[in-house]
Amino acid sequence: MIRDILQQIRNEVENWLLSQSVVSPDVVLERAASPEFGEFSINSAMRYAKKLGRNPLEFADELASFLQDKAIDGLGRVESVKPGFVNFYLSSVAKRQHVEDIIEVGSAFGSNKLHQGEKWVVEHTSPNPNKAMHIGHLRINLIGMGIVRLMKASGAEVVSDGLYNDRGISIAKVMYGYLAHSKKDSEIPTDVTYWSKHKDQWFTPAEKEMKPDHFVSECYVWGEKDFSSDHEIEKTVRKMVVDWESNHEETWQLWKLVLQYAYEGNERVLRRLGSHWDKIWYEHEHYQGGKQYVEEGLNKGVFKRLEDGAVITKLEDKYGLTDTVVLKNDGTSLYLTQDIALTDLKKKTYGADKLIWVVGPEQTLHMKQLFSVCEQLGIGKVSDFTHVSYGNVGLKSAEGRVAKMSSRDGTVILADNVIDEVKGTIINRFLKEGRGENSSSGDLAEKLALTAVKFGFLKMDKMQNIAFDVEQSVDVHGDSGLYVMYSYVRTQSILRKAGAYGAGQTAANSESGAEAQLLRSLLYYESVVVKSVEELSVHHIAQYLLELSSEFNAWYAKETILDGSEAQGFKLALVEAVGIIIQNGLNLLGIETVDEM
RNA sequence: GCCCUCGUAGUUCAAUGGAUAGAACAGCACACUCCUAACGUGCUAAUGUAGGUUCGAUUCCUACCGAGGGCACCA
Repeated sequence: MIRDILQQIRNEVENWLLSQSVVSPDVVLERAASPEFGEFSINSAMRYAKKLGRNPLEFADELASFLQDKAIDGLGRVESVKPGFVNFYLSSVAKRQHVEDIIEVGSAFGSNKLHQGEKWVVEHTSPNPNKAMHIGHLRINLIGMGIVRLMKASGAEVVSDGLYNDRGISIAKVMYGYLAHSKKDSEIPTDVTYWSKHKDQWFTPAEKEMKPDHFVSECYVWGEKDFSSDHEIEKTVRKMVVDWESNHEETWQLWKLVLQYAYEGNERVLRRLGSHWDKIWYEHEHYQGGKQYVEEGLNKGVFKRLEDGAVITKLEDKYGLTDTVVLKNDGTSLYLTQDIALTDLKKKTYGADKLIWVVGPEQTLHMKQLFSVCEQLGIGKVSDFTHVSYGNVGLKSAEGRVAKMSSRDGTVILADNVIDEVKGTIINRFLKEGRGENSSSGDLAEKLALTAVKFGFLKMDKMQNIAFDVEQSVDVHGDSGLYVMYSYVRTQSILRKAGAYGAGQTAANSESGAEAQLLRSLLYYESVVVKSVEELSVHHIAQYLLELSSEFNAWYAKETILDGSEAQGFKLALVEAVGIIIQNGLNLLGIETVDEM
């Protein structure tokens, strides 16, 4: 296996560096910049020559001949070159063997053991139950699920969890908006008690032919508007929160109803995306639990009570963060207070080694504070906790500026709608090609739309702010998931046509040309996955798949694969290997392959 | 004021401190009797500014400019 050959090279280089009295050498074996520099290269000579007072190129020469003499199986040529790189060329036997390895390992190819035996809890998405999921939530969800899949692919046991902030003023606004604006007759009183006895006098989402989460969003917008424009209504809404806290029966009924709509809607979108939570936390179940941790902190002496009754913690000296309040002066808890309770709950429930939060950049400070406080309380170490942040999703306007989405201006783009639009263009294409509209083409269009949308978000670095362009999102050409999928479909189509084949002995053009390029690209998939795991970002995989597809298509254009020649067997094996890697890569992105399109 | 993230072709995005900064879209020029043209080939075009560290900087450091976010009782 390529992996083993590389590991052997690393070991030998390390030994050699040690023998040259380099202290704890760090051997970086990287992909060579271009085929003229071989397949892999090492920069150790340049890194360490100066410290030893050596000439880098001579140092590299010695390293190269040392390795050449080791005659590592599978390693063809080793050469040292200009500034001091040592370049490696694998033997053609090894490269051909790699194709067969890929086929043999199949769907498991690319997975590794980097986090074998570890237990991770990954919290992500956590949509507000007062709003339908928009493209910002979509991005978090895709990033979060990407991390879940990466960790699983590297051997960890992963719990994917989400949190519903299901109490407080925003939910009360939804409740009020519903009561005041979803009644079938405007004469009906806006009153919880009346509602509880005459529920059928209010519209359901189905009666208004709305998706339930969109319905809830609408109620929220109404509630928010009334709340901020009318003091009486503001009081009523605030009272709803108080009533809810004192377990007022009718208020709870209303609360449950609007949340049920919200959850139904959100979960429909998540199902559509193929996303999944193993565990959902509901704020109302643990929000009061935080106070006991505050007591504990006071007893331990890590928290301090101020004169007005608020409790603070000092984070400046030890953590370099701004000090913060952990309990309000009226004795009620803050978001931070609840998060402490939830973090401990997560650690205890799952015995988690590591916890990840995929949460927006605006919460960076809050997250750091939470981690520090948890350490102060002995819940866990700061190093056990990771906040995965990401860039915002803005909208690109016609003038080329990037604007924030705003529900007030009606510029929020919902996740559902984007997928539907892309699906629409795909269906139009089917119709134009005379493929007709039936259930199987609808199903295919759905899968392809998801491919395009998911890939579009996942191909970028997660920290990059996105300027979302509606027109471009619908464009299914170029650097897109559909390009990759099309390449996959080509591989399957060829294999179908070929039927059973034997790989044969001939490797036709493995030293130069398009076939060599393709063969070379196949060598890097495993290390791309490793890099993705290390950086918790699947975008490297997406970028790699674009490159692999491009090389496959270039080869395909030049070469007739089913030419009946001696080389056909190996070419088919190559096609199969490319198909396997595309499929495995897309699966890590959460994209299901199709066999025809 | 302080802290964090970001700044790459006209546009949208790539590039573990490495070799000639890669794609795609748009534009221009090709290519279709052949395994799916949702494809392929070629051309034009970019590292915000000024310093520093380094054999070597888009990447690290400093200052400035620009965009976004945050800074104790909001979530």
